[in-house]
Amino acid sequence: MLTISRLAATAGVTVRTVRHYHHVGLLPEPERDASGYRRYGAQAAVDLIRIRTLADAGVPLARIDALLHAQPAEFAAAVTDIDAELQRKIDQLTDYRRRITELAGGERLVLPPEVVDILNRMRGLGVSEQRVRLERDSWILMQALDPHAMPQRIRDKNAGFDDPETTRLYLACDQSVDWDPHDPRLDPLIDDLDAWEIKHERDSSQPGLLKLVSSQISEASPAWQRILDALAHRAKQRQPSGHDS
Amino acid sequence: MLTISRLAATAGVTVRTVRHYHHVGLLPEPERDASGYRRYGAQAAVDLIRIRTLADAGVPLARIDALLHAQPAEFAAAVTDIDAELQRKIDQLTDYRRRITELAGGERLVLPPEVVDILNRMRGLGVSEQRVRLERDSWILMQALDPHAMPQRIRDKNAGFDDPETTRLYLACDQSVDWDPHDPRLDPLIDDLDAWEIKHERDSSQPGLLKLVSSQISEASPAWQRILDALAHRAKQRQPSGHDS
DNA sequence: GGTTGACCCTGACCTTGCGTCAGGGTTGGA
DNA sequence: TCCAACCCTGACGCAAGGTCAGGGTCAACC
Repeated sequence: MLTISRLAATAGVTVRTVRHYHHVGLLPEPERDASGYRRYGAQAAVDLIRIRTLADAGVPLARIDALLHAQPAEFAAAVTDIDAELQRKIDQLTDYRRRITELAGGERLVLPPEVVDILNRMRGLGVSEQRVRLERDSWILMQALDPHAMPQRIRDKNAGFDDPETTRLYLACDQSVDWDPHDPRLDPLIDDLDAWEIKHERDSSQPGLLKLVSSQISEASPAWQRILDALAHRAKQRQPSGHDS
Repeated sequence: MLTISRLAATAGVTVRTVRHYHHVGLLPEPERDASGYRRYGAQAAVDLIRIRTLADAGVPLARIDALLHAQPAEFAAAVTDIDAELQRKIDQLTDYRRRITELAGGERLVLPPEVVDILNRMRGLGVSEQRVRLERDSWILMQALDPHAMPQRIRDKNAGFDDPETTRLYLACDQSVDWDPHDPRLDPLIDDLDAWEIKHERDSSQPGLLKLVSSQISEASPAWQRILDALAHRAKQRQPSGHDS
């Protein structure tokens, strides 16, 4: 007859595991010898290895208990289930492997590929990494707050980069990030941006969102703060009848 | 800015999970608004998705914390590690799948294939399933108690089944399992077995183990109990000089 | 016959990664 | 004004064992 540690070794588990199975009623308690030690027969080894085979496959102990007392037909059905579940897990792990290798480049995980393309386009135009990160963050917030509007925004943004004047202004803004708010170079830039806004004023689509993104931007740079303030002031002067909500 | 539930939805986790990550210090606590609600920026979404990417791949949260603050070089090394670990898990799951499908036939999991062959050879000879199970149990106990001796035993057993007389006796014993201990057919069988033992007495290799297996057998059948007693008695009569240990 | 080291026993708390109340406050739309 | 749908903290629960603590046994060796 077997001691508990020999039984455990036979099945490749710890002694504690065997006792745990007794505790939860999965493996019946065997006879004890004169000094209270558990003594196991061969059937216990068979049972234990069957239990481990199922447990290793991820079947919860509670379900194993039921399975071992099931009819062959149900058992076979359950085994088919378990097998399918294993295959699903394998597929998932394979997917995790793919994603893990993408961890180095952060945004690929978070954003749809079209947006990643836009960010790379910006990098290609010479936009600073700091600005690209701000842009990335805006996209993330937009996606979280209004995923529905993403395709339109993607089209708009690409259209902007297809237009040389828009692109020029974009790059000029980018360069101004570290300027002093009183830098004289800001004045012509503000003029150009104001003109651009008048020209494109049709698409002031989501003022709430725009404010959100703006707050991000102004936090990052006093010069940009001044640009935004100046533009807001000029826009207000153009439409003095409006009341603010 | 994002509320906790929007952040959670963006990363595909529950609100509770986000709070848990705050609790363990994995994700920094963000600013609160006037009513004490947490308010998140885009960086939190990036961080959370990076965390989930690692966590989904099975990296413990404690290790993720260290990884996120690691240098790119160590990070890359760790990612390679994790990837290898994932591959290992995939292989293991594949193996579990194979084993699961073998659960129907019990002994294949527990015993080496040579022994399974022997058991099948017995079934082929017409040995009862009850006797096959006893034999199987003996093999399991032998393997647990003295795995070293298995190859020799396997050879011996196969040699036995290569000998027609041994095989005949084996089958005769098998048939006698349900007989009454006083059945007259037992007497010639005992004679034959005694003769066989004299002829093969060289290989009384492991008396301890033999006794163990015998106890299994005699528990199962009074007729076999009588056979064993009779054989022991005759063996003793042949060697009256021996003292019992 | 005493000591040593490897076993065995029970009982109880620790771990991971959250789920799930309980008991309350906030917000926004009808 | 009310309701649903949020948000907050705090605390206990779960699987599947790990890991002491505190003790008894067994076998071998000196």
